[in-house]
Amino acid sequence: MEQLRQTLKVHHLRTTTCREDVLSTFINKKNALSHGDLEGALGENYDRVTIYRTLKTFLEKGIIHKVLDDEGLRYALCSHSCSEEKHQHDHIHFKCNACGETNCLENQHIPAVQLPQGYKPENFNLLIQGTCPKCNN
Amino acid sequence: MEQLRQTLKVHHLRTTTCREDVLSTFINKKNALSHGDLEGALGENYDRVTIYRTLKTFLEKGIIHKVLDDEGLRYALCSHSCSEEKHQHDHIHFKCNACGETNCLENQHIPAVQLPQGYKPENFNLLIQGTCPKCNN
DNA sequence: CTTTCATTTGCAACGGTGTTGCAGTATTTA
DNA sequence: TAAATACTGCAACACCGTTGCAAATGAAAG
Ligand SMILES: [Mn+2]
Ligand SMILES: [Mn+2]
Ligand SMILES: [Zn+2]
Ligand SMILES: [Zn+2]
Repeated sequence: MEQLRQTLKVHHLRTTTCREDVLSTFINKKNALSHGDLEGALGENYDRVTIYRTLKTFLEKGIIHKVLDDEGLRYALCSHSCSEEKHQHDHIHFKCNACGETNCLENQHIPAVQLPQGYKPENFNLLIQGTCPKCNN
Repeated sequence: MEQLRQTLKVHHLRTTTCREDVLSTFINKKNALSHGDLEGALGENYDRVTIYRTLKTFLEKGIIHKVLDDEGLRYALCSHSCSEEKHQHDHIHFKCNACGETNCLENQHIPAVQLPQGYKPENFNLLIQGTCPKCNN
């Protein structure tokens, strides 16, 4: 709780209940969340637009990162300290086709790839879909 | 032109001008296209909904595949013969931050990755963002 | 060539997504 | 405690993606 405020302070953001609640939702649920998920969890308390703007701000500040999806964007916490300037990730995202959850596999790095002449890669995003350990018996 | 009809026939789809036009748009422009791109190109001639349904049908039949993006889904031709049953791709997609184009790098395969116990991967989607050869001087 | 039947299309309508402008409210700082 | 600044809620808007249904079209058969 005090931790949350600290995180906001570090990123030069004012402490507001919406930001605290969005941040703690990300921490509690550990999987990637869509705007709709957050609206479902917090929509009684905050306006739709405020949640959007909170996500946008968190993105800019390097508190969360986008997670690609074949049916709508999601977001997840940046575990390592990203900042406004440097927003770098190289871990794999896994989406379970059974339970629908998408998770960061922080320890699984995207392998290096060889690109043809002239391509300057800057950012990598690997989504693997399949069945997660919970759903795979 | 006769080629197009052949493709539709192979997939047991009736020949309609909308399907021909959507298909030839994919063939002419070689990059990945969003629904909006197609509406821009063909919207005078066909209803929005018809274009959506054409994309959906082409997806199901294995004529096109989804290309993930951080700001809206795109679609691209399946170069190898995908079918309704088997829809497999393992090539890399590259999005240029300068010109905005996204392209299939058909010859660049996604490297194998090691996943923790219990994960059963089925589908891989790697998007690399950066600068493409055209924009990189 | 015409008829028939299944498929495809256009239109209307709806709910979700993502953004902006602006007035009012809350937080910070001093 | 007051002033300056940042944040929120509301209204409004432009896309996105889907569905139901009646009309139009294409394929196949007579
Ligand atoms: Mn992640
Ligand atoms: Mn592709
Ligand atoms: Zn699962
Ligand atoms: Zn480019």
